[in-house]
Amino acid sequence: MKIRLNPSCPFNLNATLCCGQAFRWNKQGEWWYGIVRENAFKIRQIGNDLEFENVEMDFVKSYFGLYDDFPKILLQISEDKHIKRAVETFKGLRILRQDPWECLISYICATYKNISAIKQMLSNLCKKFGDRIYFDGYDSYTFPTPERLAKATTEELAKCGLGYRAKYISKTAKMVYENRYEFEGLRKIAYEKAKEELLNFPGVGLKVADCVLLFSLGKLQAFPVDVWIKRVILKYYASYFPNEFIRKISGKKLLTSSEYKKLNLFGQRYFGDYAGYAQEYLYHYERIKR
DNA sequence: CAAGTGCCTTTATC
DNA sequence: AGATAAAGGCACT
Repeated sequence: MKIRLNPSCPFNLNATLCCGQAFRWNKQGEWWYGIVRENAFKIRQIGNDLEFENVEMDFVKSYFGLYDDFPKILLQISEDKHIKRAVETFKGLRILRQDPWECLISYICATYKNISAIKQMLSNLCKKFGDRIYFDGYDSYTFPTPERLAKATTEELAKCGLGYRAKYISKTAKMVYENRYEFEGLRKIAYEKAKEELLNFPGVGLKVADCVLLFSLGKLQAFPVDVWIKRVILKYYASYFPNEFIRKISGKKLLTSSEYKKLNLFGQRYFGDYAGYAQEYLYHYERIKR
């Protein structure tokens, strides 16, 4: 199947899958292979044509953020030359709508890790606890269900390279499994409320909650602040904060929760309702240009 | 090549 | 409130 993209509403598949928001996509030749819930499929972009196999058109549009009003989003976030430069470089990068369960576990794993290590951990986890699916000449694995992870021992989880995160994954999986937790409910409630609820899961702090809200629940105002975004703010946006505050967070590696909230709120106020989009462009640009 | 640093942080403790 | 330490292990320099 094929979607003919409207040139006035750009989409960039490579940037979308390379920017570090999702960790389980593999490129083979010009096709990207992915698996979402129980479904393995492939997709490629040739100019303005988006081709895919083994997946519904509506799912593709939803998963890749093609229902977002992209021109409006770009207009709203383009506040200055820094963000404009990032947008120009990766124009068409979209915020995905990942599966919330997979996204939650992925970002608990992602704390204090680099992207290649995160990919490795999640690949191990899926190989060990997911189901193998053969599609188009390749084996891929489903993301383990809450039940599978809830029933795994912490030691088994740790063997996947999760380290001290294993106990958080185990506890969170048990909470989700035992309460038959439904993430869909979070879509309907406001950003702040949904964030509060996510913070109840072990291993989920402000940053992880923001990532899950942005990358799986469509809360596009979420503005996750990690070390890269902190660097971006120190470099380009320091003038929007008191000198004393900038000096303080420059001197140390970790942000306290109140410091996180200040940077987070700045992002949301400065970039507006689609701050999450701005975050991902700035994040990707800052990482790539090194 | 060894050793050090950094990694899309959270939690526990004081 | 805010500072500090601890918690895998791997990739990169």
